[in-house]
Amino acid sequence: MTDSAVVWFRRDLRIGENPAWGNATKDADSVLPLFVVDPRLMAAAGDHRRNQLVAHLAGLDEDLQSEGGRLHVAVGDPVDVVPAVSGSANVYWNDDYTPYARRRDGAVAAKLGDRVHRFHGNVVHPPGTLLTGSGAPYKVFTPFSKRWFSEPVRHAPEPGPAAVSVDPGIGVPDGDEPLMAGGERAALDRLEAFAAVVGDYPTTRDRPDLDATSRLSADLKFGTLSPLQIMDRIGTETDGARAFVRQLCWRDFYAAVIDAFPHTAQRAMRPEYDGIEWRNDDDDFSAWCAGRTGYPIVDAGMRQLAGEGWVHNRVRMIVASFLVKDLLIDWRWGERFFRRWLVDGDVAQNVGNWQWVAGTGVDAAPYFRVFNPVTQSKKFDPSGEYIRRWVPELAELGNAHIHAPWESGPLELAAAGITLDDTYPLPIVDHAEARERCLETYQRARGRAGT
DNA sequence: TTTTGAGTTGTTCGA
DNA sequence: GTCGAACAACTCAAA
Repeated sequence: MTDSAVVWFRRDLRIGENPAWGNATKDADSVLPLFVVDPRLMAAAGDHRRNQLVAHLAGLDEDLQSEGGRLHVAVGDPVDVVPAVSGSANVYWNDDYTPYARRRDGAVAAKLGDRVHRFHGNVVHPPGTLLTGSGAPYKVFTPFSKRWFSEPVRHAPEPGPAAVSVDPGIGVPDGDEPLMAGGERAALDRLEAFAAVVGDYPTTRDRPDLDATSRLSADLKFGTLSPLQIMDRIGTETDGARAFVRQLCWRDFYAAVIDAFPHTAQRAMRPEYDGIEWRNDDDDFSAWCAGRTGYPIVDAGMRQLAGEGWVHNRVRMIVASFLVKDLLIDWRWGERFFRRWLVDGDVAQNVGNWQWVAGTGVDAAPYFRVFNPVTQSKKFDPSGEYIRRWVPELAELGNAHIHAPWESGPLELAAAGITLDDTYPLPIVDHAEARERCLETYQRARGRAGT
């Protein structure tokens, strides 16, 4: 026990229930907590995520100070920085499973040799541990979930007595106000708040006008909470708890899928769907990005993305279906845009869910399932409150008209102070026509693959 | 090896 | 207004 260790924090910015931290502080006499600002990842992150990251780093640094140490922050390519900073120390980290992370970690591990100690701290059941009877990775969610719920879990050990280094490196960079308060304790507060209302989750989860979801996606992205901590707190006793924990299972499913099928980060799971003749119209894409499609629920969602970096899950599906199916724009364009701007932007989850909506992925939605943005809006934002919050120019329209302003009469529009095609856009596509166009396009791709 | 049952989140149409 | 069927066959996972 004269060893020193480095814990390389990446997306596990917490001390509690952290296998790399728990093991390093048990094994070694002294521990250097390291975070490497990777310019490649920072270049792909929008302001929302960058600010959230900085806030979480500051929170972690604060928690380490109460342990008598500091978070050592360095900048550069981790493949160079981690071996340089660690010297001859052992290096501990929790794995990530995207193609980029695996390449990077493989290169670092190759340089460090047997000084590397890798753990799994960001999923409940690590990729590769749940396999079908024939030893293959699952491609269907339901049988995966049955295994997932029945399999015992492994917790991280409690932290040991190692001394924590006080060298802060360059220190935590400055950032603007984050969407969520930074650090592990703030995340635990969010978990407590959600635990109090999880019983309502099955009935309220689809309502973007209510604040009924956990809002823990960014904590899972950055690891200020581990999924095990969440599962332990929420439990699986009630219907609401099970419905929510099932979402953690989806998260593990998509982590396992991108680990087993890394090509899905770039291409469709099913090769025939790489042959879809996307329209990829730049003007349509710009209108979608800017929240000016003329469909209020779509525009509200895209403006929430720009404003907060977070969007309600139901609305993510609606805007994604609209981009891919109504506008026939390549799901990768949407995936890239989401990944940049989402505070919880996570390659495995983002790719998995975009491929689900596009019908191109593992266990995806059938291609002929095309969300109707007006029907969805009426069903899940019944009073139009969510739309009014994010599309204020429509705020004066009544419930009967706010979901489809172009169907309103001139009197209602005038009374609400709206001039279509001026103060608010006309729909950039007719949904019924777009739906037909989508079905034909997908059928052509399938037909070509079959012959 | 073959068979069998099952498959996140919808929409539209016609009776 | 309500309800069931069609959408389209296909792949997966387990028995």
